[in-house]
Amino acid sequence: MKNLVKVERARLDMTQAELAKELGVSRQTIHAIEKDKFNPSVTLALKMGRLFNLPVEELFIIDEDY
Amino acid sequence: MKNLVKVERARLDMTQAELAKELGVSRQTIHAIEKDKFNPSVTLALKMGRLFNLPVEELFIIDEDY
DNA sequence: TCTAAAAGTAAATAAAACTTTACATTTTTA
DNA sequence: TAAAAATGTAAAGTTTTATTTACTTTTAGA
Repeated sequence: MKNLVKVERARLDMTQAELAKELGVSRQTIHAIEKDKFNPSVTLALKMGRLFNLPVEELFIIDEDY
Repeated sequence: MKNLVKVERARLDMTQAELAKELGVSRQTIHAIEKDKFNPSVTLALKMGRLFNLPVEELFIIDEDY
């Protein structure tokens, strides 16, 4: 699982803290997602997709190996 | 959060157990998702979307109230 | 209508997401 | 270049997802 959160956040010129607040999660959660430390809930993914104006499928890409 | 998993599963004429096996989770996980008992990971949502040939945004719908 | 498969429910457990706090390092800007 | 802001890291704790087992109820088929 890779994702485009860091890139899309940069496009919106937001800090991790600002994005976290906007999405209602902690800054560490944003950090962990950007670093592929975990696999967010579909709800958080949907909120991100909406904010970034991107389908979840483009924001989060499952690795081929499964 | 509501979702169309039960409906889409019916369209594919699959049992909960078959869907669970296909997705690599337990039957109880499918049951809990269909009953809105929890909020699956984005990975599981993406796998479901792919199987059902539906975007995650159509398969899982966030309630207005948030 | 009897039986078997499927779905519902529930409880104990494991695993992972997410929070909070705290501090170090890097980057930005005054 | 010093200070401030942003990011990285890490650990302990909480909450929620997911598993496993087991049993009950509902649905479908012979």
